[in-house]
Amino acid sequence: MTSLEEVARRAEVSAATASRALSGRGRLSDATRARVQRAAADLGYVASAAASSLATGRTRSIGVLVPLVDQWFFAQVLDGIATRLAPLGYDITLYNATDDPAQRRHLFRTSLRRGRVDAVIVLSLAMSAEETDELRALGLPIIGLGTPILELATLRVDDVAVGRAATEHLLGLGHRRIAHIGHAYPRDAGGDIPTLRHRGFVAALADAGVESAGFARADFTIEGGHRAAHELLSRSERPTAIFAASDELAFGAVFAARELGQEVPRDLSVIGVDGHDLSGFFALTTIEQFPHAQGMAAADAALAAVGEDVTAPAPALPFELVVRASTAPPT
Amino acid sequence: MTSLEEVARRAEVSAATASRALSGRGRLSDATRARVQRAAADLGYVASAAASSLATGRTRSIGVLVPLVDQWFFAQVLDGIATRLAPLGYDITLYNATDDPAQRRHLFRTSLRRGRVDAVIVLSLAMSAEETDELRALGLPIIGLGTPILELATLRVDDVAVGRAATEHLLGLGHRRIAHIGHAYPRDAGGDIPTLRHRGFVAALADAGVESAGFARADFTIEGGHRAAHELLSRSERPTAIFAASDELAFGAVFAARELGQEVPRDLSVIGVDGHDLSGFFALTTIEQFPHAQGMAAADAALAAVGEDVTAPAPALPFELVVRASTAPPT
DNA sequence: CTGAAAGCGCTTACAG
DNA sequence: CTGAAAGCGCTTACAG
Repeated sequence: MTSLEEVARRAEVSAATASRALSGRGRLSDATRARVQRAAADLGYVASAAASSLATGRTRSIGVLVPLVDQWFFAQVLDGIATRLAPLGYDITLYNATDDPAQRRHLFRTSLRRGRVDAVIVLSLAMSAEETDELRALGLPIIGLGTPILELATLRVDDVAVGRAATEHLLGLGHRRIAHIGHAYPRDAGGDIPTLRHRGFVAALADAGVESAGFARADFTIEGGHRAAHELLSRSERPTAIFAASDELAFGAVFAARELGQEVPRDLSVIGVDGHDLSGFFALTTIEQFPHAQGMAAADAALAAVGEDVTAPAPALPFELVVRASTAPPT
Repeated sequence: MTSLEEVARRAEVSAATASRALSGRGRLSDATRARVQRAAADLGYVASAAASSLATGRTRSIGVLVPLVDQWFFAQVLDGIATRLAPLGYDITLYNATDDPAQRRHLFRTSLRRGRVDAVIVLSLAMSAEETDELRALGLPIIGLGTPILELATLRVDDVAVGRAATEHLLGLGHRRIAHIGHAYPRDAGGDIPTLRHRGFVAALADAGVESAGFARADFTIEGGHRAAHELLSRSERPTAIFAASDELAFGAVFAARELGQEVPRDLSVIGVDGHDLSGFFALTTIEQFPHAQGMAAADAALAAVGEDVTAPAPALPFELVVRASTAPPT
C-alpha cells in the first residue's frame, strides 16, 4: 500500500505537511492542502491504522462485546451501531463471549487488552464480578446496553415499567388469570432484565389486587418458551393470558398452545417483549424496544465518550406497546 | 497499559530478549524465558496490537464483510468463525455492507484499506465488478462464503445439487405440480446461489419429464416468501408442492397457505433450504447447510491463507436433506 | 544466548 | 505556513 512518504513526494512537501493536510489538523495554505489531497487521491492513499494508532494513541475502532447466541437482538443492535460508526470512519471489533471459561479468560485478560479499541460496548451479557472489574481496568469508556450488570448499564429501558405495561394491557382486557414466563428467580434481588420485568409483573398484579396465575422459568429462546408454556397450560387452573418476557419466549408459547389445541387469542392471550421481526407474522402483541435505535444510541454514547462531537443519548431508552391479534378479552 | 520495556526491566533483560521470550521466536535459555514470562504475568502485560502490527506487518485480525440484514445465517457463520479464530488469538473486524452507495464506497475505498486485517471473509454479499476488483486490489487473501461472485467463492455448497435434491424429494413423494420460490431470473446465466438452485430445480423436473408448476421471485425474507406463495397459490392450477430457496421463504409460504385455508402438508407440501433454527417448530422439511460449520471452514481457510498451521478445508461444503412433517405425498 | 540499533508508518511539538 | 526530528511500542536482522 502507498505510504505517506509517497504522497508527500508527489505533492512536493514534507511528510509532516502531508499528514496535516490529510488530517485537517494544523494550519496550512489552501493550495498545499489541495495539492496533497490530490496526490493522496491519485495514489489511493489511506493511512495505516497501526501507524496512526501508535502515533496518536487512538484506534478509531469500537469494541462490541456480545454473546453471539442472541441472534435477532444483537444483529439489530449491531446494525444500529454500524450505522452510526461508519460515517465517522470508526471500525467495529467484535468480541464474542461464549460460555467456555478458557475462552472468556483469554477474552478479558488478553484480547481486550491489546489496545485495539477506543471504547467498548457491552451487549446483554451476564458477567462475573471479576470480569466486570477487568473490563473497568481497561481504562476505556464502557457502554452497557441491556446489561444485567447495573453499574455498567449506561443505557437502559425501564424494564420494571415494561413488565408493568405488558401486565396492565392484559389486566385491561379483563384477564384475571395471568401467568409469566421469564428467566428471573421470583425472589431474586438482582437488577438483571428478566428480574426487573418480573418485578413489573408482580407490581401491576398487586396494584390490581389480582393473584399471579403462575411463573415459569425459561431460557430466552423459542424452545424455552415452548417448554415453559406447556407446563403452565397443563396446570389444572390454567391461565387465560401469558406475559412472556421476550418475543421468542412468546413464539414458543404460541406453538405450545397450538399443540394443546388452544387457540390464540380465543383460549389464550399472549404478549411478548421486543418487537421481533417475526412478531407481525405471529400477530403477536408486544412491547417494542427498538433495538436498532438502541444500537445507534450505544454508538453515540461511545463516540461521545471518546470525544467525538456527537450528543450523548439520554440514558433512558423508549419502549412502546404494539397491540396485535394475540391478545383479546378472555372468553 | 504496561509496556514491554517495563517487563524487560523487571526481568532484568533487554526489550529484545523480552520480546523473544514472549513470542517464542528465537532461541534463548529456559531460565530467561521463564523469568520474562513471570514478569509479564505479574504486570499483566499484553503487547500493543498497533505496535506489533507496525513492526511485523501482521495484524492478527480477520475482516468479515457482511450484509447485516441476513441475520440468522450470518449470526451462525460469525459464531463459527469466532470459534476458530479465538483459540489462535485472532480478532474479528466487522465490516457492514449496506445498500447505501456512499457508505459502500467508503467501505471499499477506505475502511478496508487501512490495513487492519490480514485476510477478509466475504459473506453472501452481492458486489459490483468494481467492488470485486477493489477487494482483490487489497492484496490480502479473500475467502468467499456463499458469495454470488463465483471467482471469490473459495467455499461453496453445490447449489445445483441442493436444488435438485429438494425437487427430487418432492418428486419422490409423487408430486407433479411443483412450484419454486427463489430470487433468480429463470433465464439468468449467472452463477449466484438462487440461480444455481433454480437450475437444479429445472434439471430435476426435466429428468423426471415433469413440467414446472410455476416460479415466483422474492427477496430472501419471510415477507418475500409470503407474498410469492400467495401469488402461486391463487393461480387456477395451483401447485401441490413448493420448493422454497430458503427456510425463511418457506416460512412465509407456510403462513400464506394457512391464511388461504390450505393445510400443510395435506394441501401443500413445502420444502426449504438452510436448517434455520425455527425449521423444527414449523416442522419444515429442509436441506440443512450447516452455517456454523461453514463459518469454521471459512475461518480455517483464512487462517491457512495467512500462514497459520491449520489444514485448509475442502472447498465443497456439505448439505443434507432433513425430512419433517411439511412434506407428504399429494392427496 | 543476549543486546544495541534500526525500522515499521504515522503524528506532533518545536523551530523558523 | 512548513520542515526536521523525536517518539509511539514493538520486532528482528546483525553482532558478539
